[in-house]
Amino acid sequence: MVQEEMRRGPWTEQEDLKLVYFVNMFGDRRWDFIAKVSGLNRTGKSCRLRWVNYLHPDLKRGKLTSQEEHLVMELHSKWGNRWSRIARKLPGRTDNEIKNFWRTFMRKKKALEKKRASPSSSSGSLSSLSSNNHAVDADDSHASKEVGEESFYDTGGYDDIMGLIGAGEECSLDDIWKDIVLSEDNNNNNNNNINILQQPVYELHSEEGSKIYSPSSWEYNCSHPLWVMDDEEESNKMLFPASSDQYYSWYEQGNAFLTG
DNA sequence: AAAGAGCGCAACCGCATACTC
DNA sequence: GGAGTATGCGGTTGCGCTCTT
Repeated sequence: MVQEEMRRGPWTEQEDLKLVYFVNMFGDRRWDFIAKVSGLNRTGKSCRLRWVNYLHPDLKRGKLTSQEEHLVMELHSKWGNRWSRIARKLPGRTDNEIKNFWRTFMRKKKALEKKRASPSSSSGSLSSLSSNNHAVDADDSHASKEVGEESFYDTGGYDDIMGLIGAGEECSLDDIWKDIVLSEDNNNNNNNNINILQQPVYELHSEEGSKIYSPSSWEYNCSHPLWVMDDEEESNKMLFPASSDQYYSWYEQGNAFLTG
């Protein structure tokens, strides 16, 4: 039997709308079913991913806040690359988003360290970090990797941060962060970074129920409206995008599938 | 102004685990 | 309890936008 080729690549607005419609209709569980019934010609997996990472109404938009970034680093030092677990502690953020943030963070950290490592450079907390035999991009298990042969596995962050925190080193998580922020400040005098240097107070509850910490001034609101956008018009388009005719035809489509 | 490099992000892949029959 | 299927997770890739030279 010749199986029709599944659509791949970026989602169109129409596909998004359709998916949202059918998820609202059938719930966000039976992805293969939704994929079929919607006629999206995508795999259930792809539908789920799109929903979870982009269309879910509780998702926050935009960059991670400084509090969230601190939290990610703290949790990563505790749990390593358990992205979904970390994401659960950051309402409205996805594992994918956090993964991407961490990758970017490590990339910057590495670049900074490289810069510092050059003969002309002098002091800095990151240099002390590497001089402590905790190379950022080549922890013990990946030490054979060439510099520049970057792998996402080579986060190094876990060992470094754990080691430093555990050993009560002078170089704290904040120092690393400050280093990066300051270096960015040097490049572009961006005032947005000012608050990043202010350490938030956290108070959080772990999955096991024990208290870890969480941001005291957490701004997240679970009743956040769907797709908060700068552009109100754009937002409305997403909320009420299709004509009622369009919805009706999807409704028919779903019904037809169910009734055969 | 154009080309190349770097970066951010969305999406895919493969494997592991959970669920259903 | 085992097989088949669905879902979840972590790692990786590719594309488009922005920045730099």
